[in-house]
Amino acid sequence: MELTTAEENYLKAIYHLSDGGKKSVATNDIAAEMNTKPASVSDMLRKLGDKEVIEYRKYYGLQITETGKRFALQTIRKHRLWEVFLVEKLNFAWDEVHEVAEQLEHIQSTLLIQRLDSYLNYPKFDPHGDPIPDEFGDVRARPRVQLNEMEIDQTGQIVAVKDSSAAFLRYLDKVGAYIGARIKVLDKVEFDGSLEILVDQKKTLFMSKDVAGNILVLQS
Amino acid sequence: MELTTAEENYLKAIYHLSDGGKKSVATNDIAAEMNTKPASVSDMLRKLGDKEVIEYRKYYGLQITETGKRFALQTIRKHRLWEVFLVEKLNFAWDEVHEVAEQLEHIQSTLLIQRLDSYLNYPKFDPHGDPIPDEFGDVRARPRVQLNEMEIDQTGQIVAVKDSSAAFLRYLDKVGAYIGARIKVLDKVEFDGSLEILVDQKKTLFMSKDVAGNILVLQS
DNA sequence: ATATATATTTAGATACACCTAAATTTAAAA
DNA sequence: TTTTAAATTTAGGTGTATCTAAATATATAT
Ligand SMILES: [Mn+2]
Ligand SMILES: [Mn+2]
Ligand SMILES: [Mn+2]
Ligand SMILES: [Mn+2]
Repeated sequence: MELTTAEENYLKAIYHLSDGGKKSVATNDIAAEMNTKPASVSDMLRKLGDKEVIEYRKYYGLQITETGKRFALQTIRKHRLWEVFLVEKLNFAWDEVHEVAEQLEHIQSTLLIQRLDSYLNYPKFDPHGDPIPDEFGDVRARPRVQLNEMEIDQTGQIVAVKDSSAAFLRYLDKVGAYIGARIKVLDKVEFDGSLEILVDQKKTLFMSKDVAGNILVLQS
Repeated sequence: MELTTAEENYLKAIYHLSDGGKKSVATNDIAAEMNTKPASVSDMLRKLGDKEVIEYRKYYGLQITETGKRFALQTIRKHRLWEVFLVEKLNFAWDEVHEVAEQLEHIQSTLLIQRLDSYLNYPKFDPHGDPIPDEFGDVRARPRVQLNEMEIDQTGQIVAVKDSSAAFLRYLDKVGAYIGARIKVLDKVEFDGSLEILVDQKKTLFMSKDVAGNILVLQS
């Protein structure tokens, strides 16, 4: 069975909103995520239901099916592999890749993806630290915590960002936070939850709770 | 102004059929080239006329405009750059690239094409020997003749193929003809126009007039 | 438990890209 | 110069993906 570009995009959004199929998803949330109207989402849900990639009960959200998960993971795999390609080979900055990958992920050719994967040396994570599913849809997830939830004196390594918007990524570039950086929580302000962080044992950095909430850390 | 994927494909076909804008093009020929019906072509011609990428007079063919040429050459540039990428970097065979490039050529990102061009070291020709227009749409055309039109004892170098179908390219692979090969016409059969060719001073090769007509040679 | 608010779906349109069948126009032949 | 044939366009229709406005169902509050 073949999915259209629009169907692939919806399914990917549903996969993310449902936390990998764990939660049920609401029409309005999909509309918000996809920048469309709820009426358009209803239409699409019926179609996705007919194709059995979701289980759809009118008025009561939906669940992504196993088939649906496979399709979603396939698209996510392609998206992230292309992001690696753009950064590693074409010198894109990590805040410039998303839009283009959003298009490239829909190119249909299994050979292309196999070759791309091999050419990139089978990367396990994309430029934002997100894991790349293998060709069978298996994802090796790392245990990661939001930086704002860490306690004073705890240490770890930045492994991913939750928000991949250009604005956020450029902010991180500016202050010198990057994937792979070793960090330590020096202080936490009770009042607003903002933090003081030591980066790579040399640089201190202040950030709001909001920013810290979008930085994911592998604790050590 | 933006063109849709379908519009880009039509415009590219029109550019090729019109020999780069020199000849006027017929509806039926476009339909044949695009594997659609003449009625669908008429629809599209009206749209392309409205967008002023062609000059369309009902019942009397059409001419591609200067704007149209620029768009067509841009798509052709992208197609050929991607073909180079697939062959040079992802080890595709030259008969495997067309379908994928047909999709990749529609990805919209000027940065992507600039970077790809630079990454590939500004190639001047694609894997089939066709010239790659530069970012301004300028094409450096080489003077080339069809192999079947060469005379006995004339020499040259294979620089391109006219037919890029997988069947033809695999046939060339099998007999050992390739872009860059130095050739000499050893004999021509009056009766059917078939030829005997010396390849790289060591291998002789018999081919029909039909095959030779699809091989383009830079004479020396 | 009834009324109100919110979420969701349906109805009815539009734009795109295609199709078949019928009408029309131009080109070719008698 | 009619007639016939071929090329082309128009009419009417389908499927996809969107929209706004209206209807309906579920959830929340009084
Ligand atoms: Mn996408
Ligand atoms: Mn990413
Ligand atoms: Mn194409
Ligand atoms: Mn080519």
